[in-house]
Amino acid sequence: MNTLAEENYLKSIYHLALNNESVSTNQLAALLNTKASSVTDMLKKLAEKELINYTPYQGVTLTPAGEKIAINIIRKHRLWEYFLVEKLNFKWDEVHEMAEEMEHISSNELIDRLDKFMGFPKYDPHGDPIPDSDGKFKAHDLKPVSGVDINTNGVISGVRDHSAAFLQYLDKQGLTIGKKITVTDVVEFDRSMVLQLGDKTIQISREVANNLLITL
Amino acid sequence: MNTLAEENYLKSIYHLALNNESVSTNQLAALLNTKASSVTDMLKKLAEKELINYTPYQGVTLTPAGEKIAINIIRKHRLWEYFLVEKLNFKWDEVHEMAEEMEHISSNELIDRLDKFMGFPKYDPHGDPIPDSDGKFKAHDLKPVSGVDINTNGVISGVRDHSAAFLQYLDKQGLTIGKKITVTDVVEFDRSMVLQLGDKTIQISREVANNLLITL
DNA sequence: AAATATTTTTAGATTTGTCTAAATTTTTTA
DNA sequence: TAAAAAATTTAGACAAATCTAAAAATATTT
Repeated sequence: MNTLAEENYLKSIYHLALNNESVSTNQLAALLNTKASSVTDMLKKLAEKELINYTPYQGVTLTPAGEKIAINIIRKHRLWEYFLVEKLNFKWDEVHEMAEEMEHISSNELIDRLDKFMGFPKYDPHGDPIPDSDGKFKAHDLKPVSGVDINTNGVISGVRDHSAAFLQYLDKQGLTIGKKITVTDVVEFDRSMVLQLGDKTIQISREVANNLLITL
Repeated sequence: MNTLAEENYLKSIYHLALNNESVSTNQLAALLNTKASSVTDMLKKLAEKELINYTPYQGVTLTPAGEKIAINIIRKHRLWEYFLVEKLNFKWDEVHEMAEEMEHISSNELIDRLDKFMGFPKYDPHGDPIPDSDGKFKAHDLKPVSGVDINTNGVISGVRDHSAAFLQYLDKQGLTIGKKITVTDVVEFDRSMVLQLGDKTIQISREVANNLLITL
């Protein structure tokens, strides 16, 4: 089908296109830990295969065919992450690297059966939505904690930063997916935020609040 | 660690060394679907890494380091096959290709947890022994059906041919792992063999009998 | 809007794993 | 045991994916 490198480029373009509209060569180079010149070469190849729309100097977007492949890889990644956490008892900060390898196992029959085996989960361990076998999915309506008013209640439902360091910090504070919180105060000096979590009061930096997502 | 190609060479050398003593360039080329000249190139590389003992024109053997890697790959392959059959309900003739990809997932922690999740199985769906995390395993004491006398009882415990065609044939005849059989007769004309399987009488060719393995 | 800075592409080289064709070594056969 | 056959290695080439350095295009600044 497609090579491992091609799959990783498509996936990266998909992720970057969620923020921006069109994706630049340098953005891809940064995310893929490679050089801009290498990216240009690969973009030509993917354009040749009609998986991306590429005009030199103008950035890229995915074609429908390219997006379909990207979403399928993300489906595999998130289902394997769910498997690793729910069945093999890994923690949410331990599974990303493994899933990066597992997402390239080619069989769709395998991934569909894995999906069924786990009861068709809708969200992965980080709260990200898992596309179904047709590529359809619905994200939670998420807001960063930093974006809500005092006295707002919410349920922790996702993270913006997926780094192990951030996830471990959240774990230590008890700020895990599904927990109910209330924003009780904002410190004027540095805009850090005070949360009520059950009977515990927790103070988090603005930086953390920006990266912690809740549903209302 | 090692590349995918390197891992496949080590695994192939291990499998071929079970029959012969030392493994030839052409044997490897045939098993790996490549050319003898490509094999020579790779053997130089593996010898450089001290994973094989290689003397030009004299064939190869694995060093202890190379054997350790080979057995670990086989452990992964067989555990994933077990998972696919026991948890995802694939049939024993459907899992080989998928496991060929999955055996290269690098994390040993993952495979150890998978092993535990499944209750530390000792044999894969084809009856082949699964090495433990130290690389230790014990094969069944297997005999081909063609190698036993009339009126011998045995339990089907393995296959020599792992092809989908052969496994599907066995399935259709009800000749699956764990079934008890008795050899009741040998046809003089073509040395095909007559088996009793529960209340069914089955006749199998000498070829099939050579590839069907039982414990006594 | 000209000068400067940034981004992106091109040109040419490198590594990995493969190939074909030719040369060499080993094995078999007569 | 010399000739023929088979197996193996060497030499040189190629595709994929990457790199560095230089050139070209775009964006920013004054």
